[in-house]
Amino acid sequence: MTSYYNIYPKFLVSVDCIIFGFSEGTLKLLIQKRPYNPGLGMWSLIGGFVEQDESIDSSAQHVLTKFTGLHNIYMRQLEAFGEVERDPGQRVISIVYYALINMNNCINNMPKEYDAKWVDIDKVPHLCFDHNKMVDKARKKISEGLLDEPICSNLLPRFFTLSQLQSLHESIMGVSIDKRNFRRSIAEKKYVVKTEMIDKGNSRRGASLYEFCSE
Amino acid sequence: MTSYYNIYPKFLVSVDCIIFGFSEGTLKLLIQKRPYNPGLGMWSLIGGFVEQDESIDSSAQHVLTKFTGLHNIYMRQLEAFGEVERDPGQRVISIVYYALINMNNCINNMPKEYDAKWVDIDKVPHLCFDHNKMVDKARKKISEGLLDEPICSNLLPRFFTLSQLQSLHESIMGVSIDKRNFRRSIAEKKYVVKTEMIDKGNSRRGASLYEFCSE
DNA sequence: TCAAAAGTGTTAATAGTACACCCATGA
DNA sequence: TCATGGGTGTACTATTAACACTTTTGA
Repeated sequence: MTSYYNIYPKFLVSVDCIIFGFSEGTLKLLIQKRPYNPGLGMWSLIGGFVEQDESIDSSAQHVLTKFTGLHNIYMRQLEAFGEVERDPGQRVISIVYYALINMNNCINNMPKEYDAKWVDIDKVPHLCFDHNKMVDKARKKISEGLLDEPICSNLLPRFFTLSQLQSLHESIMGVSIDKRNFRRSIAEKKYVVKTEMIDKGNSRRGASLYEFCSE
Repeated sequence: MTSYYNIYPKFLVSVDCIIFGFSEGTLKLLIQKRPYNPGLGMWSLIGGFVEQDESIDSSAQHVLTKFTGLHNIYMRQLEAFGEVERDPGQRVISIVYYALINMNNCINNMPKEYDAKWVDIDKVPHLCFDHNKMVDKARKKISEGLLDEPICSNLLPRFFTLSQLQSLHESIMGVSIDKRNFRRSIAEKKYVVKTEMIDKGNSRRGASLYEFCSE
């Protein structure tokens, strides 16, 4: 009874993943040298093709795991890109996901193995096809929900200072934020809680460490 | 050089379209009796399969045109749905679009030809597969941007009263709105402008007609 | 004259923005 | 003792929310 469907064409479906990380005060993006033609050797998002036995969501997870060693990271779908000529080699419909991860938890031989690297978000090189457009849309999207949800909980170490959190917000949004206003707005969020610990690594005086509360 | 891709599987890709309309003070959804197995005869969103020579966006346009006769309607992508078993017949990846249209401009023999009909948004029957979930997500999405953009310009006739516009907003958001606050917020929007015309159809006193300004 | 929808302002609460100084400490 | 990053409060502005009566007119 499924024969009715069979008059329709089938397509390659890829997932492209926009992986954000954070270190040294700036937002980073994980990119790779493209291993296929067309565009062999160009910079691109990390990605892969969807397989028969995996959902598109889990396909995105597999891509992330392959490149970073991380499992069970919360990924969100950005959008499907389906222009006929978007991939000059062959028709490929791409479903784009994004995630924000803690770079320090990644396996560290990753970059060599897959020719991948982290780049500053404001220094992303020209990427193949429509990948730069994807990155722009994803960055815009994460800025929008930044204060409503604990989006950036994965970008920071388990315990972090408010200064770290602020520079992360600034980096994602691309603007600078008043310290007092920022701290007040964070104080209202239930998902960020102060711990008893003090971090002395970054200042003589020491800064209180916070964590994202789990719920 | 495209041979590398060919080790990967290909998929049927459908577009499902969530078409909102508005009449008699309530938001409506266009649904059809499913013409295929599995699920033959069940209610479903209007949809179709993507063809080789069309982008996913234009595929959605074609679906809309087929069912309504309308051309060049602004459609937005909601999300791609790609669970392995979402269609029990065969693996189909569905890309979901939504649009808001003026029901009165539709060709009116449409319902018979394709077994389609309009239903009140609060009385949507059980739809096949994951289609109800799609509708819920779309309704949530349109409520969010309602005051920022002239989203509902297509749902109303060219000239409309503020009462009509208000009940449309109420119907989309599923809440009731204070008349004075609503009218003030609309007065601030540049994209809604008052005309000299008065509509005497709905009240003895008559109500000013407004229109969406084009820009 | 009355029923029915159109139209109209004010006040209170809340959220957001701008802005500058003292604190604690180790070197 | 001083350089460095950590930490704090207040006044102003803009936005949102709550709330009830008068107007017009055809039947």
